[in-house]
Amino acid sequence: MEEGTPRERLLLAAAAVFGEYGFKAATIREICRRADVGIASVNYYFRDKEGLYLEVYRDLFTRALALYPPTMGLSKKPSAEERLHAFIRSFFYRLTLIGGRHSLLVREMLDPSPALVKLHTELANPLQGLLIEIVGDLLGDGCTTQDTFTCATSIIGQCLFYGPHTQSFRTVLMLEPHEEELDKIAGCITRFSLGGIQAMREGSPTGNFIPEKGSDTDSLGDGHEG
Amino acid sequence: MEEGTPRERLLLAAAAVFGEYGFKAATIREICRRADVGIASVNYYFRDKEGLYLEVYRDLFTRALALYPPTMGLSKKPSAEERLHAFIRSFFYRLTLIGGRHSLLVREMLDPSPALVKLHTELANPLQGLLIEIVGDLLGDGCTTQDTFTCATSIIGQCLFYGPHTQSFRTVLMLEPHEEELDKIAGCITRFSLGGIQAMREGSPTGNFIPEKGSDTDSLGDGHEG
DNA sequence: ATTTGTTTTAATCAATTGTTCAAAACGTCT
DNA sequence: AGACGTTTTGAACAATTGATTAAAACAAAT
Repeated sequence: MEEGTPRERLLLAAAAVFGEYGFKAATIREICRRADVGIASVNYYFRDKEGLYLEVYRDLFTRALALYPPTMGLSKKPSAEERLHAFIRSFFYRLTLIGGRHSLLVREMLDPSPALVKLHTELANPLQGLLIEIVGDLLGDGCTTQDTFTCATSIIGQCLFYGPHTQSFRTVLMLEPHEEELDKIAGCITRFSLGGIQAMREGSPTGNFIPEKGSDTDSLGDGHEG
Repeated sequence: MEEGTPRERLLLAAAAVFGEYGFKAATIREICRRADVGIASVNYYFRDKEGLYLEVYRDLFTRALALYPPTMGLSKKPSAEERLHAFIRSFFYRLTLIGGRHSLLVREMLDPSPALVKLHTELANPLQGLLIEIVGDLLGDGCTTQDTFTCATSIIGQCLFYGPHTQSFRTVLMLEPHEEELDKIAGCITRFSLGGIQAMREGSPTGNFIPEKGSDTDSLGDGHEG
């Protein structure tokens, strides 16, 4: 941890320490020790601990978005199914590969601080809009905005909490998931979601995000993505 | 928070505070304030903060197990499929309904402390043995113990991290999941797992817990549970 | 009522926390 | 070299933490 400007080193070290200990339990002294800077640097660059935290979050978010944009591996004239797959896959990559062993994002989901909820909403708004658009295309015209939001929420939920899944797999089984494993999971989520959308299109107006047990609507077709 | 013995009130308040703030960020002053007892009571009943933490965990674990045993809603001569369903459903109930808004179990998964890992292993050992037995019955005789453990791990993983899923659903959407919703999710996991076991029985010896994308082995049969 | 043992508390201690501040180190001009 | 603005630091401060201790409150038995 000796490369880059002090500011960059602070952001890097803070991402690691915040991810490991959480916001409250992480200490400025530990962060500054890892970044090899004086304690007062946090105040100079980021005003206080929360300022550093917010900037770390924004930094991780934007870097992850630049690395894995929602158009990841997408052709020029992609179908709605392909766009959904790319959205899920890129989202999944961002969630699992960024943030070190313990993801800052995942941790923040468990006890979000008000200031960060505001920042996250602001950052994630364009992404949510994109997903709403994709789901709307898949659902067709004869559906309510409520259905659209339900589907979108279900998709985001799946991605979000397959993240901690693999995270703890790493911890418990000491297993580092490779890209191909992430792709497999992303594929599963995509198929599942396409089936869910299909069911929502045909099915009852309940808005449940888990398909019925006895029904056959969850046997997802294979030829959707052509 | 004024009923029961001081010890019981402490356990109850501590479960809430630990669940909300995590071990490090939670303060014994806040716990004692909520339990309406003096600060020194923690030392008297549980020696120190970690002793209280361990006892809270043991208390929640055993109470949840008594409320939702792995034989939940099981007939006298259940099939292996039914036993798996009951195991998953009870496990899922324990994970989601115990622990207040923020589950202590879930939080502990993200950064486990050494002492609690030991306690949890000790408590969960019988459950793991039961699951291994069920999965062994479903896989049949011609399979390795490695396959058995892979399947069991996959099942536990699914249950564990559908938990945080619904947890954050509660937080984000301010939605309290009803029992029927939990049952739906548990049913999905059961079907998914039965299909995974079936695939593991027939398929390649890779041990991957996510089925291939292009294959048809994941179209789960409907008549398994008879 | 007095004694005895347990339960419960408020006051206190040492350690650690985030934050602040004045000074030192640094680079860049004249 | 000297002056000036920026960067960076270690020391100090007030607040909070977990833990300890001695005493108070309580219950039960003689």
